[in-house]
Amino acid sequence: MSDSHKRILQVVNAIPPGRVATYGQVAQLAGLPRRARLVGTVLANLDESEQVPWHRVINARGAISERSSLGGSEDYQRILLEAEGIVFDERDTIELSRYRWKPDNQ
DNA sequence: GAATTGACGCGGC
DNA sequence: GGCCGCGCCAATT
Repeated sequence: MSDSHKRILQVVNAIPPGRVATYGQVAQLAGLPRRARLVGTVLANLDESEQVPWHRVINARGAISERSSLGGSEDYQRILLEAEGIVFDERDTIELSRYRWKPDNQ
C-alpha cells in the first residue's frame, strides 16, 4: 500500500457524518492537488476490510459517480447519504454549498 | 514496458 | 451545470 493511498484513506475516513467531500477536495487534503482521478482509482480498488466511508465522496457537481461494476445495489451510496440526513434534489444532486465538508470548521 | 482505461477536475464554449 | 478537451496518476492488459 502506497503512502498516497494511506493518506487518501485517512482523509476519507475523517469525513464527519452528514457531510460530503468532492474527489478534488479529498485529493487536496491528502496532499495530492489535482489528483482527483487518483482518489477514484484508489477507492475503486478498495479492499472490503478498509472500512472507509467511500459513500461520502462524490464528484465536483455534487452528484454520485457510480462504479463500473454495479453490485446490484446501484443506489446504495445515495441511500447511505440520505440516511445521514443529506437530501438529493430532482436532478440527483446535493447542495454542495451546504453539505460540503469544511475541514477548518468541520 | 507501452498503451489503454478509469468513482475526476478545470477551463472554454 | 451541459458538452469537449486536456491533464494526471495508478492499475490492468
